[in-house]
Amino acid sequence: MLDHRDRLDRIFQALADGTRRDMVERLVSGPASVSELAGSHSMTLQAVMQHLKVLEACGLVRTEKVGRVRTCAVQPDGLRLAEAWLSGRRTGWENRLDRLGELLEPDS
Amino acid sequence: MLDHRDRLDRIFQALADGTRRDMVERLVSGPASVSELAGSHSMTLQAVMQHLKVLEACGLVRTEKVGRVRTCAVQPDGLRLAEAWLSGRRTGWENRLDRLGELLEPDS
DNA sequence: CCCATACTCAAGCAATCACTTGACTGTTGG
DNA sequence: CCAACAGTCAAGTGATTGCTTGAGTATGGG
Repeated sequence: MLDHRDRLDRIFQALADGTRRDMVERLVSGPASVSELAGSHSMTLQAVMQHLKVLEACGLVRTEKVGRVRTCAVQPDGLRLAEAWLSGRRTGWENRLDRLGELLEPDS
Repeated sequence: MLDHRDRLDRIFQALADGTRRDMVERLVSGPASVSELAGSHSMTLQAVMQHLKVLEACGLVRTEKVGRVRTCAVQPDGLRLAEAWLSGRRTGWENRLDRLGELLEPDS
């Protein structure tokens, strides 16, 4: 199974590519087929499929094939997971700054 | 210079590695030297330095050398940038769900 | 002055990445 | 039925990653 750490690895890795970010950007505004996703990018359909596979493997996107068309949609919990990690670090940082502030100005 | 898109690429790429996430995790609780950062990880100092270089290149971490010790600290705007992208997508998704909800239940 | 400390530079290596080309499979409108 | 359409499998390639080993270069306490 995919533990939390490994999942974060894959999610951030997936988001580290502009093409893939474009794809999730497109998908937040509604589902799309593979060809639709490929349309906006100047690369082969196969390349787009490979990006899609990365997005699906880390759970950022869910896809389902009906007939001959595969429909893709965002699965938002992946985004939330990454966001949670970041906001956790940020608040850690802010708390530390607060403690420093109290040290410098103990009468607050 | 590093445009916004490229910066995001690098930041997410940097965060896509557990070792590097551990390093920023350590650094949010306060500055540390390279050796201190290396201490907790079972890899060579050189490897840690290379991770540090990645973190510095994307602006997640700032370092400064005084005497023979290089001190590292988090630079929080990088974290904020990544968090902003994620929350932007998430709210995009949520707004879409809201619109769908209104369609299904127009009297709300 | 000298040796341990704290990095730093460079090269090399196996694995992974982001593509490509080419050949194929299943689906569907006419 | 059959052609165009939507997607898939496989293999190859050049670049990048995450390490390693080995050999430096400053600094600074005693």
